[in-house]
Amino acid sequence: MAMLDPAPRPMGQRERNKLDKLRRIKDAARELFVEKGFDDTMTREIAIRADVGLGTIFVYAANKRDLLFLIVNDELENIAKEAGASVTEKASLLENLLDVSRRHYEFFGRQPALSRLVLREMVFYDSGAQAGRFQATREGLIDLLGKVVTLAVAQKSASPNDTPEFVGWTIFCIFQVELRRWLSHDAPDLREGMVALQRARARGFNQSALIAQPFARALGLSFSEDLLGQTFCRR
Amino acid sequence: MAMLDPAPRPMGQRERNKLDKLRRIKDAARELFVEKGFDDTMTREIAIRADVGLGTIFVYAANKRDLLFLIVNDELENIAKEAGASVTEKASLLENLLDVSRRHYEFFGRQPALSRLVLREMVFYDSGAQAGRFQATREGLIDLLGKVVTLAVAQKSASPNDTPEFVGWTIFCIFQVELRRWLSHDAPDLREGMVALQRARARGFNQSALIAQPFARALGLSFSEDLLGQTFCRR
DNA sequence: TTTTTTTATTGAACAGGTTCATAATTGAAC
DNA sequence: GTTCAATTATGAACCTGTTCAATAAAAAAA
Repeated sequence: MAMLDPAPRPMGQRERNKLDKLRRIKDAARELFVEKGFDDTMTREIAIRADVGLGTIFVYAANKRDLLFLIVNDELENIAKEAGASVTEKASLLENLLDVSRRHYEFFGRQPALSRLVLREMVFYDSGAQAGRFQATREGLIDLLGKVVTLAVAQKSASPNDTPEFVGWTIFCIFQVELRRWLSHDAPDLREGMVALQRARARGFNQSALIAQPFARALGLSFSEDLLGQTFCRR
Repeated sequence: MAMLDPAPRPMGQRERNKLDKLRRIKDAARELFVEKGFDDTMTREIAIRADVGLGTIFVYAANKRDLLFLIVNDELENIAKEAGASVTEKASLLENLLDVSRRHYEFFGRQPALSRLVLREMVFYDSGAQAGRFQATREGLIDLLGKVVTLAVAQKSASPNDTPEFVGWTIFCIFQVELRRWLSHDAPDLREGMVALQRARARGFNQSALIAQPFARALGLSFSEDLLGQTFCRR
């Protein structure tokens, strides 16, 4: 009789209620985690603010940690999507890497305490629905970094000595180590983080002239090349 | 009147009791953590086996996690000392690195579940007495790896493109990433771990001929050298 | 509509780490 | 020895994440 909405078909009362509850729980948890921190937020508070029973939370999240990742995954997947879309063959390797890194640094820097928790809990985090999503996003980021290298190779601005996949993985490792160092500050400064990250990359790529040179130039480092040793010296 | 023991001076009844209680608590905790795992061990059980009151445990350790590190630090410091003593200028770079790594792999591989916990909890673990000890041991290991590189440079078997300290740090990073990958298996195999670690190192050092060649030979990899790109191919 | 079945929600009860007021022990002063 | 202050030990009580048997709500069947 009446016209149907775009996708009203498989949306019974049940499903609508569930979706709404999930949204309320996630919103309440996010707000409280940010307001008071993870440890100082009680699951009971979350239940009250979300206007659900205490037990309901544990229908949607296996435990409190999973609840954290339920929220973080949403945001990380979003960042990954945006980062993926922003990578372009028109930009240089350096610009693409900076862009992808900056988006993540901005996210993690926004809530340092929560971020530290996420980075700790992700270690050996491989069971549960949220764990799967998280690891998938993580692998997506490694792939993206590999793609960035592939683009650079295509535009002849880089000529790495290993596969783009492995170089992407290496870049990710440096990213991770540097991110942790950066977040160990009380109030991480974005500019300091970006400079240190690029410097670490440059040093890591020290031996690969064609990758290192653009970094060196961008960072104002002097670059001397000889057959077996190439060294950066700060100006 | 009577002869004094070697060092009985500052050892009153108090101190003796405390030391004994601490030993009993550590022994009980170690045994139970190994027997039943960290999560399945109740602090109440530890108290009973150590024959102390429940509250006494929390006089000696700030919390259950700290109790774990109280034990782990003892063992890690021991391993670090032994590893430090075993490093010798008579051995090759490869032998020294293998020796240091193997001691740690053996330790972490003995109790994979506990080790995973330790590796997770150590992330951003920087407050508390046990945290300080742990970080100090960790830095000692990085220094030791730097020293190994320095030795190799002295015997002209390596000629890295950066300071020995930085190369040592890089070796440590690879060690850490590989250790985590290895421990994500249910039953980590020592041989597999060692081979993968050396392979990762070799690949990481791909561009540095004088370091990579000994690795390549030892691993039965073919090594082709040209001006800008050097690639390992598995046999 | 009424009944039945399936699914979702709930909070009282549980569990186990941690606190803290109290008690026991030791060393010092007399 | 007795007294007193300082240190150390203790476990009952507390706190908070998590479970689960009971209940309510929605869908399906009658």
